[in-house]
Amino acid sequence: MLGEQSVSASCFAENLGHLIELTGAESAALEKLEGRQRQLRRGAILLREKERGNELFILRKGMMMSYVILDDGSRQILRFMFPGDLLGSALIYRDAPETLCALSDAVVAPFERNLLVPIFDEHPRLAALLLVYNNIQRVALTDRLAALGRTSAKARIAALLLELRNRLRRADSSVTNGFALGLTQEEIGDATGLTSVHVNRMLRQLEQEGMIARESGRVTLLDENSLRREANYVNRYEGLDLGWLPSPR
Amino acid sequence: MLGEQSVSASCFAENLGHLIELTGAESAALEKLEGRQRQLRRGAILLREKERGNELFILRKGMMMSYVILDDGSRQILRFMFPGDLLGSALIYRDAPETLCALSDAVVAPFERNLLVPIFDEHPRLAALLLVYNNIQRVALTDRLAALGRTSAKARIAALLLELRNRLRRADSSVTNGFALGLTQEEIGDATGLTSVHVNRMLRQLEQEGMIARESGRVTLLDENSLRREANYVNRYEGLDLGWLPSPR
DNA sequence: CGAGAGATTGACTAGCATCAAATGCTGTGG
DNA sequence: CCACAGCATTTGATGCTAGTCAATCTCTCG
Repeated sequence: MLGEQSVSASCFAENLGHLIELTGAESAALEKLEGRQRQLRRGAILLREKERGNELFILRKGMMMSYVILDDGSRQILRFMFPGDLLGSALIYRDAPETLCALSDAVVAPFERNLLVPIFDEHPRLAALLLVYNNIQRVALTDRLAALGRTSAKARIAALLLELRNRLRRADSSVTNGFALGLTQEEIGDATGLTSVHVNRMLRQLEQEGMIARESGRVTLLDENSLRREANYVNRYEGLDLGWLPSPR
Repeated sequence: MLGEQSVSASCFAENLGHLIELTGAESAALEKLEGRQRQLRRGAILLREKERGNELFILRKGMMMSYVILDDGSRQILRFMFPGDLLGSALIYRDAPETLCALSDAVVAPFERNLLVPIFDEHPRLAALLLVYNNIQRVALTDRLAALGRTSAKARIAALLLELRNRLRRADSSVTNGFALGLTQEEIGDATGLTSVHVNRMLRQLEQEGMIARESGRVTLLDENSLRREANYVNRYEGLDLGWLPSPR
């Protein structure tokens, strides 16, 4: 279903454009990052942990995730990524700290990290926006940290469902309360620090309590308020205040 | 003990200077952020969650933490902060997403966030360095996420001990394997998602296994390799590759 | 010396993991 | 079109890790 959308010249510009109105010159500068394209099949690994690489990627179509595998073989999913998201840590590390993997068929635009230099040199407001974008991610990570450290299995799953719906909607405004989550229960478990067995039981419980409905991979949020209360959830794309940004150049 | 160190004109410049050699102009630009100073007593709250505020802070002396309190009253500590660290999320949010609290007597330099504008406008390399600094934090958070989601209580505590020692040493190179951790067991628990009771048992176990020694608030890492193996720990201030940064201006 | 905070210890419980088996779903080849 | 393989989901039985509750001990500081 994601395959048929029209895709703009720069998904990243469109994403950042949700935060603040970009100038033509700024959009043009961002477009340069998406000159190349690469198709990925569902399950394909774009970059493996500890692999060298100084490319970054903009996700243009589909859904991806990043994860790490620990010594005992268990996996922790760190982030889910949607169209318009910037992927990769080549900005700072020689060797990738996390694996990037496609959850659906996907399209990414790879680019060398030194392509960012002209953005810092010529577009201070975009540079600031990159920092803002990173900070949103950082705060979203702290929310998940609090969820894993201090909330119940049910709360973590409720939070994940809310987060996924919001992120999907951000990338595609036609998304409603019902959506295909595109994750197995094992993946949900690896994101929330649970086993797939327990994920199953908690989903069932949420269903029995009337908070969600499910049918063949699709989930519908029936009672968003209860879910939010259950989950302690905050949408970190709201409540922003970017009044201080430098002027565009 | 932190009280007697000499403090340079800009702690933040000194911190970033560990990443890359700064020019005089760059250091001078950063010094402007630390014009004012404010003393904090141990336990003092600098900024409360959900409070409005468009100031950021540079920590100049002492140790601080950020945390959130969940609906059920439980606390999750998100980060520990040391001299030279930049605190606060006023960069992006109107209302603080986390509480900032002093763990020891401390000194901070508060500054208005729009003081960052000239840095973005005139010092592209510093702007890039801010992004790098943020990314290091983001990756460190993903490490903790993986620890909370997928590792045992003992491993989380081992990881915390290693992290604290490394961060302390970064701020003060005279720190060795023995150090005063300056945290109660309850605080260790709130950082690792455990109860103080269980923290106590795990510390004891690490001690019995000869990995650490303890006496009245001080900890000594006796067997760093075992700890690292136990903890799956990676020092995220190493392995950096900043070769792409814009030229200084 | 007394008060209060933190550390320690023991007994018991609960939430989630583990193990195992059954069921359902999808795509593929005959 | 069916049979089957392979994966995901579902369910039950049981175990273990870490939480809860509560008492005691220690240390510091007025």
